[in-house]
Amino acid sequence: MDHSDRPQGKPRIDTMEELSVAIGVSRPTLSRYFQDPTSVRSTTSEKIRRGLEQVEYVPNFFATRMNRKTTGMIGVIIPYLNDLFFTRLLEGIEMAAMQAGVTVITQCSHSDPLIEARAAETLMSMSVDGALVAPLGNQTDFEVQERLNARLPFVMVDSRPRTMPSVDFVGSDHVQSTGMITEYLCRVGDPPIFLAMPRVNFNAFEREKAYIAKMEELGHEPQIIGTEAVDPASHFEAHGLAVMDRCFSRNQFTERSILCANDRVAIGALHAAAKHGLDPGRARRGGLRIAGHDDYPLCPFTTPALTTVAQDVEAIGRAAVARLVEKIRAENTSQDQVVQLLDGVLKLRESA
Amino acid sequence: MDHSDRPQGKPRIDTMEELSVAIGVSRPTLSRYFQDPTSVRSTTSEKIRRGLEQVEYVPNFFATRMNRKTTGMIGVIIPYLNDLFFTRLLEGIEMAAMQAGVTVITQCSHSDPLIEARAAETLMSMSVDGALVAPLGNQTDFEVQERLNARLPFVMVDSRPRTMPSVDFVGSDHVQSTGMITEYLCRVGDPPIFLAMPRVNFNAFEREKAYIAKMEELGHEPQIIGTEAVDPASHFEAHGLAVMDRCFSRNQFTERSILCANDRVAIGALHAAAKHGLDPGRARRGGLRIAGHDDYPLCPFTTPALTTVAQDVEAIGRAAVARLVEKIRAENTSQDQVVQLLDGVLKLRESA
DNA sequence: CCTCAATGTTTACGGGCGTAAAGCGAACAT
DNA sequence: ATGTTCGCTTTACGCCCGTAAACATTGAGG
Repeated sequence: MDHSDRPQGKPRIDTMEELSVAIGVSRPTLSRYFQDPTSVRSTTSEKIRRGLEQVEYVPNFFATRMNRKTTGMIGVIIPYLNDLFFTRLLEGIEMAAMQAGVTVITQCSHSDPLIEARAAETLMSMSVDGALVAPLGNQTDFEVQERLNARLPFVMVDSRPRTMPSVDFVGSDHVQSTGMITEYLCRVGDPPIFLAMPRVNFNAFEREKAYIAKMEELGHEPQIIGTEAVDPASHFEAHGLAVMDRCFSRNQFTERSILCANDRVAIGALHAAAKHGLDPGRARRGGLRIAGHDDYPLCPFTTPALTTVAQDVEAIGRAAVARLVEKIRAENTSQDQVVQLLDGVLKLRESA
Repeated sequence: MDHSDRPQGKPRIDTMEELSVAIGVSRPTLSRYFQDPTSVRSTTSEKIRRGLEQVEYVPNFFATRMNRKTTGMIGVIIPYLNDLFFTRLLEGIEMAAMQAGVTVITQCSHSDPLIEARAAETLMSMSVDGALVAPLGNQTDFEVQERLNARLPFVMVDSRPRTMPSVDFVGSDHVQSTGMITEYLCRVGDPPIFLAMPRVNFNAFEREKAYIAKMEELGHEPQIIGTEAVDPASHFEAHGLAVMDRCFSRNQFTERSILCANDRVAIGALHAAAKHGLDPGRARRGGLRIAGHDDYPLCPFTTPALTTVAQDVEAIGRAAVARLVEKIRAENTSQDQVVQLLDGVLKLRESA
């Protein structure tokens, strides 16, 4: 339980200076070894390697990065953690970053603009080489994001604010993805109504717009429900449940197709259906059908399994990291804005 | 798109030296102001505050922390992100840390012992003031964790390795929680069989043991299935689905109580039941019942809603941070080992 | 044997800031 | 007026390491 050096452990060495006398090479040589072991002669490199095995030394991260132009870190800001979409995004980012050899510093906004702003400050003070930001949505403090963008290589992810139209962006092509599932639903059955999510971010609007556009293109009347939150504090699932519970109670929409703005809303809708003894499914023409968007990891396991359109979240993460690293490498050769919109893929399961 | 200073923005100042001439106070005074604004006279403090509004300056985190004893950061290592249990834990930790005024550096192992070990190294090199570790499980490299524990204030969370029995720990009391739901199931219907999860961590064993103990205490024969993974690469839900699908196909256990090692496994089991036309529920005496463990956020929305036992994850996070901060403050006044096991709460819903 | 690289060592500086010590001015009481 | 206190400035050093320059050493090739 004590933090002093234990007798049985290797001797702890705190600075490179001490390490250099312990191993018997000069400190500058050690410094070069740590940055690139092949930059010293192989015999020396071997000597250092053996020496390191005899002691416990870990270089001081802060001191090493202070004199370098680059810190080898990128910052990531995500709006919340309790959503498997963002955790998958984060996984994609971390994996890609690891391969690119950069360290990720993650900051979570916890749905709070102030925390988000503070996170941006933290990233700047840590002199990260670049930043990846999935913004909160309407609540985001865009001044702060603009400062980040002006100060260092910057890429927005997932949700694109209309107030920053010229920023680099990687996300889903909602016109394609929402359009595709809308078309599918129209083709196989009733033209769907759209169960919106609370308008917390810009994707909410994008998907609504994409739904309306596709419906009009196909000559159907769009119909949107659930734009205002029943309980603003509630989560997506609770929102879907509350809205559909109210509808089903009035015997509304019990034989319609319902396209949900995302899978979490759809999971709530599924529960509402079950509660009212309804059994949504694509097998049954003319009956209730429920579809989602995102391919939330739990979709295959809901009852019935949820038909949805998959975003390739990990590809989004990879693309975002790739673009960011490119900007970092390019220093000031800032080429034009890059916007990458990835296509979705239809996942036909049981619910629609 | 360019990272040079924009004309419309505030003038960017990079060092405290420049800042001191811009504002008109000495650098040491600024330094003291940043550490504690009340440590300078109020008129000076006001002058600095006004000055800071005119420029864009963000202190260099690395330089700031380099010759302080404390960095004000704690490190957190979690095994994976794609599990809402851990994201809730992380939220609890981050919230508590924020209140305590410390910055959290999160590292994710991504189910890989090597990444976990590297994460520990990273934390040490960043000289965090303390570390909170939720270990991978059997695969964890305990030598590394022991070094962390020896080097700085250290608390294990969620899953306690038997190879480190003397370490501080905060987690759930599985004897209590699993015992409680076992007892409930016995009281209201059939003595349950236990659907285990792949033995990835120590909680898997703990819950199995707790189940067996309670069953024997009540004079029932314990029965455990699913200890070996059908497909080792599959997730919990897929595991639960695969195991129960096989059972139900053979008409096994279709009228039994099934206690699942965690909710994600239970969600898979629910899906298997639905697939076989079974309708688990507590209302129906003698029929199939399925219960879980953890109170995964989606439990209220499954079909049927999942009966489970809630871990107070956020309380675990808070307690862990509290203990860690206490250890950090106490420096070397290392008192005895502290083990905190929090009670679970029964969540009766529809499935059992 | 000498020459020339290649690789090490020594020495020195600097990064941005914490921090201590000494000195200086202004505000008070005496 | 003098002394005292407070709060600031000036000056200086150090944190740990990156990095450059000058010099010393080694081994290979002629």
